[in-house]
Amino acid sequence: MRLVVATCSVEYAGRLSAHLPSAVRLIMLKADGSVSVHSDDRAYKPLNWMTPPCTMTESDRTWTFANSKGETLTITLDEVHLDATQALGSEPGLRKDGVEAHLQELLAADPTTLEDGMRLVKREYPTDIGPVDLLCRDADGRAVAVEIKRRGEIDGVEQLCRYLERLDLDGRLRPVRGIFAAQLVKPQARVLATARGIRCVEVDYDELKGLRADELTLF
Amino acid sequence: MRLVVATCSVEYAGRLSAHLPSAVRLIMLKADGSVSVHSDDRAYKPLNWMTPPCTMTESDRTWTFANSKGETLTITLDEVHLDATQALGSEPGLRKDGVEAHLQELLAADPTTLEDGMRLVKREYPTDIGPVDLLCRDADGRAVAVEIKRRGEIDGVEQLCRYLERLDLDGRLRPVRGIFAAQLVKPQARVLATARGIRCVEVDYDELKGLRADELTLF
DNA sequence: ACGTTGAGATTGCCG
DNA sequence: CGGCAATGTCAACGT
Repeated sequence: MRLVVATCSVEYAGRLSAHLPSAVRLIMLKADGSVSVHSDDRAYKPLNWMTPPCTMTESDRTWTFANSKGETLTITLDEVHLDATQALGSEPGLRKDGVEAHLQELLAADPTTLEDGMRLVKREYPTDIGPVDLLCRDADGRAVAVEIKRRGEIDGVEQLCRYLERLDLDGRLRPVRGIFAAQLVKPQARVLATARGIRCVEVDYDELKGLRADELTLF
Repeated sequence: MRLVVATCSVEYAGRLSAHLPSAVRLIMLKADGSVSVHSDDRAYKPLNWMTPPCTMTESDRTWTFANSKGETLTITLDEVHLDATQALGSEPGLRKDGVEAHLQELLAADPTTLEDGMRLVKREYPTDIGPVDLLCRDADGRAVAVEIKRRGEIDGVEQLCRYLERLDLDGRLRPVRGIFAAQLVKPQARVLATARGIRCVEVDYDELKGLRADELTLF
């Protein structure tokens, strides 16, 4: 990565045209071939940029970046205040533990959020077509399979149905009903679920986090 | 702006949780109070960031950024390779000549989109109160002034009226009529324009681009 | 390759 | 202040 702080003006001509009058800015040249121009505001957003692949041509005090679509970014350097090149090496990768996993954790910790009297039997309860998010017993002791999604769409309902079909083969569980839990249940998914006798529960993630936090503070 | 290149690991806990194992990265601290962590790829996008307002607490080798929503970004510095602070001063501002300029270009290239038989006389035709976007001649050879906006609102109609007033003073052009072209003409603007004998034309930007592309492929 | 969809989206506008 | 739409949206995923 090369970091250049310079007094510069910038032109972008592409899907739109943009002009930046001369001022001191950071020019970030990454190993991936991209360039971005940052001011001291706008948080993480650059004023202008060019994504790879683009070719850089350097002539006198002007850097021009062009891509195959004919878009160009032209930086005219008036004065360079810093020019540092640093080898960063490869990025080991960003691990995102998304909302779905966290939702499962929270609902497993307190299944009564789904329904009064609900008790957890097991998280990731295995079937021969994959694990069910939660297996519970309701207030009457009947088995309930819970599928958890961040966004509840048709696919998720189908998935839950397949699990229910498998679980129903187990005499110790039968009859098993289903609950489809999501932060947001799409109308189409709700229709399908209801038609198949599956209850939909919309869970408020922030509220759930709040509840857990409250409970934790009690102890 | 402060630029730190360091071997570091990063944790983000907020709307989602994310973890970055130790590696060499750029940490950009802006004067606006924001922080962003960049790898040598992903073009202009940071791996993690925190937008202002957020408070930074520094303890030993750990920087923690927190905002009022309880989101936190934690950076643990293992080794610092570069630490440069640069005063950038204020950003004079980005000028975007977006869709409006492009619309003008496209309509100038083919004024028949506005009206059958229309021919371009000049783009940015000067008057003593500013340039008219397009000056044309219609099928009957009469002068037509065109004002182009992305969103057609009352101001734009007023602007066009002022131009018409000036142009009508020119014996070689008189009488000049007006066309108000926009991607979207607001009802109030349409009422005013119609009342003043100005025709409104809504132009489909994508269609226009498509047409031009089609025409270009013919040659 | 192309279309669809989500994003820690952000940003500006309108009601 | 809250909802809606545009963004040089970008990026991931499925067909």
